Amino acid sequence: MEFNEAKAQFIQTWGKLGSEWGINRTMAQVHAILLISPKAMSAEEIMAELSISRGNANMNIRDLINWNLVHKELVPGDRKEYFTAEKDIWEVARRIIKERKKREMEPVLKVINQLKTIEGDQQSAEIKEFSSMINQLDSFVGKMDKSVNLLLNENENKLFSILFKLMS
Amino acid sequence: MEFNEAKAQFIQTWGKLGSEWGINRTMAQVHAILLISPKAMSAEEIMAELSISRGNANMNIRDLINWNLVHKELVPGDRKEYFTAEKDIWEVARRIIKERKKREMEPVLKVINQLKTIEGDQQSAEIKEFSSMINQLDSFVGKMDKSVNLLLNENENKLFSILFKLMS
DNA sequence: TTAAACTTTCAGTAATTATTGAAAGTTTAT
DNA sequence: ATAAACTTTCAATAATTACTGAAAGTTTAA
Repeated sequence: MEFNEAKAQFIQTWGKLGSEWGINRTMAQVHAILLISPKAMSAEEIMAELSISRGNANMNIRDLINWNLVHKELVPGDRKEYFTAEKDIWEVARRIIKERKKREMEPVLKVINQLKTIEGDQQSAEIKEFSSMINQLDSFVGKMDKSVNLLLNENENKLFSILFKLMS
Repeated sequence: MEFNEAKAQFIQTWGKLGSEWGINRTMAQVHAILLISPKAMSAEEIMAELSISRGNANMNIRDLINWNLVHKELVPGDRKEYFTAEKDIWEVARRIIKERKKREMEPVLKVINQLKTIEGDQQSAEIKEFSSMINQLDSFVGKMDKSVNLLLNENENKLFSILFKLMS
């Protein structure tokens, strides 16, 4: 396969995967471009590469920076801003997991905790079923939370060596 | 908190979480209702509970069945179809992971494999960076794939006992 | 068969989400 | 201070995604 075709397919695939996981397709595509770029890129270059407007480029780059996946790079003697992506894919995964945990898991944990005590006839079938599900979720999400913390604190090899033990 | 308020908040939260992860909000809400219902529900009951149309209810219930999270239940002497959700939350998680792996991880693996060999000057900075990223991804996704297979084949306790070892 | 009871489909519409582009804002060099 | 070079914002618009409801399809009982 020719390089330009491969590049286009990579950007396409990364964008599709992002949108399937609730991430703006363009943001994922900007990320893809930066992941495979050997040098820092300016907003202009990103706009040209994806045929998107300045505003769109600016917002998605800002979002990527907020996700801690991309950072600004200053070139001495040049007023433009340049952008580079974290290239270590394990580190990329950790940062995405960390961010989603903070944005989505923690609010859910909070709600579940509020729902653990409800008023009313504790013998009614509805309340019994509801409480049972909330308790299951509380336990499950708590365990997940701990597991994710481990993932975030350990390195790749340690984790996979443990998972390898699980196989045997 | 009163039961009806708690129930509304649970449905709301589950729906929001779903939409943040690329799942139709209504589908997640239908799932939430069934998760906490002590009995199988008819399409009518679901429609009423969420104030949605018959068509919408039908499509989202069908999707939940395709995700293997909900199944039909027949009541003798009644022509209506009733629906129940899998109630074991660990099993729910396994089915969601299994489905997303099939729908999203496997296609990505296929593309990555195609992109491993590209034509052109292998010494150019662009091609070197691209190949390096593809190789990293290939290795990473391969490991994830194996790990997920383990998760799907082991039970909850085994998994968490292993993760617990990781903590020490 | 027939028709009542139910489920599914899908064209039209509504709601949501993403994008544009020009104006406003900021920074830097002189 | 000024203006050139750049970045950010956001109202208007476009694109995408979800929903409705009525018509078509299916199943069952008599």
